[in-house]
Order: sequence, then C-alpha cells, then structure tokens
Amino acid sequence: MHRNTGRVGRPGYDRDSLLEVAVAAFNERGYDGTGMEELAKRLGLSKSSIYHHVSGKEELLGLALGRALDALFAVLDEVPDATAGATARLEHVVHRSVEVLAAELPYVTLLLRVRGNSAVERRALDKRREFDRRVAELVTRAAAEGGVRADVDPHLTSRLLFGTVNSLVEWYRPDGDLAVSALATALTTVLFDGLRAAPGN
Amino acid sequence: MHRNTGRVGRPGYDRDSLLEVAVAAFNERGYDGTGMEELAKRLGLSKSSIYHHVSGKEELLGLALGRALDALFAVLDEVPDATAGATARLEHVVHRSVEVLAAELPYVTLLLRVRGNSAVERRALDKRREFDRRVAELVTRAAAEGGVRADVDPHLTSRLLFGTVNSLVEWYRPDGDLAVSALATALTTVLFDGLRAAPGN
DNA sequence: CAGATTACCGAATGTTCGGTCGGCTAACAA
DNA sequence: TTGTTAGCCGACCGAACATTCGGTAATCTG
Repeated sequence: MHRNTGRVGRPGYDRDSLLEVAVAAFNERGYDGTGMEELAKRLGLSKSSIYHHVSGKEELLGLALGRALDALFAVLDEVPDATAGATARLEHVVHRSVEVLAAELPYVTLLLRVRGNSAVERRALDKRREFDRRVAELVTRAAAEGGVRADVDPHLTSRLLFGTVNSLVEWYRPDGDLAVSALATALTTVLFDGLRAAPGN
Repeated sequence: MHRNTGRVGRPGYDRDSLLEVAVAAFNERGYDGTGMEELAKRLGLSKSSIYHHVSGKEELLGLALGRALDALFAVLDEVPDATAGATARLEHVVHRSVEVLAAELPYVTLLLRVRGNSAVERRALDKRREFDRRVAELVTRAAAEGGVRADVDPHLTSRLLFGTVNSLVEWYRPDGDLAVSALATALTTVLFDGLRAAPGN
C-alpha cells in the first residue's frame, strides 16, 4: 500500500496508488460491474474516503484512460531515424506498441474495453480512432514503398496488425517466463514473415 | 420485429428474436451497463413483459453465450479430410472460425467480453479455455510436422493466431464491402505467409 | 359464441448504486 | 502545546436496479 510519506498532514493513499487498485478491479469485474463498495474493500478504506482523493468513479476511469492514451501516442511521435523508410517505421511502431502495452498493461486493457457509455469513454474512443488512422497511413506508405504485400488492402492490414497487438491484453502477464522483448520480437516476426516455416530457417 | 405467427394464443415475440435485440444492446452498452428498462424500450415492451419470455437478465446472457460456444466447437469437430496433416487442419480451423465469427458475430462478440462475474460467465470462460487448449494442441502437432515455424513457441503461436481472429469482432461488420470469404482468405494468408511482400508475388 | 392460451402491462418490491455530509483523527510545523 | 493540514469514517440520500404480481388484452380452437 503506497503512502504519501514526506508530505504534511496525516499519511495515506496518493492518487496513483489508489488508481492502480481501482484499475485492477475494473479489469477483473468490468467498469460497470465494479461498485465503489468493492473498491473501498480492496483499498481497506470506507467508500466515502475515496471521494477525498477523486471526484468520483468516472474520474478514476478518465485518469486511467488518459494514462494509456498518452503512452500509446508517445510511440507514434518517436522518430527513430529520419532517413528510415515507412516499413522500418511501421515495424518500430509495432515493436514499441507491444512494449508500451506490457508496461502499462492494466491501463491499456481498460482502454481497449471502453464502449462509449459516457462522455469520458467517447473521448477515449475518438482518440483511439485517431491512433488507428495514423497507423493506417503508415501501412499505406509501407505498401506503396513495396515493403508490405500489396495483395491485401492496407486498411485491412492495419486492422489485423493492431488486432493482434491489442489481443495481447487478453492473456499476456509480464511476470511470467515470457519477457517483453521476446514477445515483441516473436510477434513482429510472425506478423511480417508469417507463421509458415521460412525456407531460410 | 419477428413474431410467432402460426401458433395458438396472442402473437408476440419468440425467444430468438428477443435474444437478438438483447444481445445487440449488451454489445453496445456492455452487459452490466444495460438495464432491463433499456431492453424493454428497444423491444417496444414493458420491463415486466420480458419476464414472460425468459427467467431474467442472466438467462439472456446464458442463451447468447451458449449459442456462440456451440458454433465455435462445431468447427473443431469438423473433420475435412482424415488424411490431412495437422497444418492443413489448422488452416481449416482458422478459416472456418473466421466464418463462424462473422455468422454469429453478436453472440461471439459477447462471449469474448465475458469477465467471469457470475456462474454463467465462469462456465463460458471454462469452455473458452477448453477451445484454446484444443487449438494449441493442433498448433503443436503442426509444428512437429514442420508446417509451422519452430522458432516460436507453439503456445504463443496459438495465442497470436486466435488473438488475431478474435480481434475481428472489434471492427468487422458483414454488411460492408468486405465479404466474409475474402476476409478469411486475407487473414489466413497474412498469418501463414506474412505481411512482407512475398518474393513469389 | 365460449374457453383456452399466450402476450402483455402498471404498480410496487427490496436492493444496490454512486455520491454527500458533518465530524473525528493522525501527523506535521511553530 | 496549539493550530493547521490532510485522511478518514458512519450515517444517510435519491435514483436506478432486477424482479414480482394481479390483472388485462389479443388471438386461436372448437
């Protein structure tokens, strides 16, 4: 239980550690399926104390979604090499997205399950669509460049690509035997070079 | 509004058409986020009338999940060719799973979002795990046969495979320009032969 | 037509929900 | 020790929740 030691007044939860517990609960039972009572129990607090730290349930959701979106968009803005082609850039984005997804797993998981039931959720969905659009552009340029097969529609390619990456939240746990770097490499390899045993291997 | 014409008594909804409307609502707002009032409004019925057709909200969920699971397990039991190798069988399962997913899209979508909050949900999760296990076996045999690359763990391969297939529910709509058969072919091609422009193409 | 059958409804049930409020308590600085 | 700040709690609230129940309405069979 992280505490805000080193500050004035009575020590207790800070927003980040409170958020961590809340997001874990949201992911296990679903946002709508998690009551404030359940959060309070996990925190070892009373329901009313939660409102001392955040304005309400929806703010918890907003904080979590914002954190996930910030991490993902940061990947798009990384420019590894100005001279690199679109294909190399695409591979980089996929590889790094896997790493970010693993590093911010609970927050990204929550983001990917948002359905648009409130203003906060709809804003997050809009941001996600913007992310998808920018990746689709990159795929289109990679296809034009000849680095990605042209017999499959770039938009479809982009959806399959990030469908695979996003599906990681359904099973990947960073504390297992599979390291993040190994996962990212395996995923990039399978997606770009195919499942079939390569002739060169 | 489908009706049970041709039966005795006052005509009205049958269970299937009621289920169809309910599942659509569950997918749009989430199961927990959908109230019986919302269902009643979409059905053009009063809340209480719903209980004439089903025992409650949870039975609706159970019916939907059962339908999705039945359709998916039927694919595993299809034996296209007794002499076919594991690799061909695997490709068949992937291809047909895409078709089933498209045909039963709302029901499979709901299944893939279940979190285990009730006995009904937990039973569905158990069934899903059994499905995953059987696919993983198939991948393992395909790898032993040399039809699938051996430098990636078969269990990981299996997860990436069905992660990609399952991610279709997030965006695919059968009424668009993309036909189911084209989707299944494109997905199988990308996964097995890779995104990169093949030398032979 | 009568009687059976099925579908539906309004009103009310107890429960759980997210959220509020006033007051109490622990730790710091002075 | 005293004042200040921050953290916490029990009791409570109105609204929404899934569900029940007694009764009504529409349709078919004979």
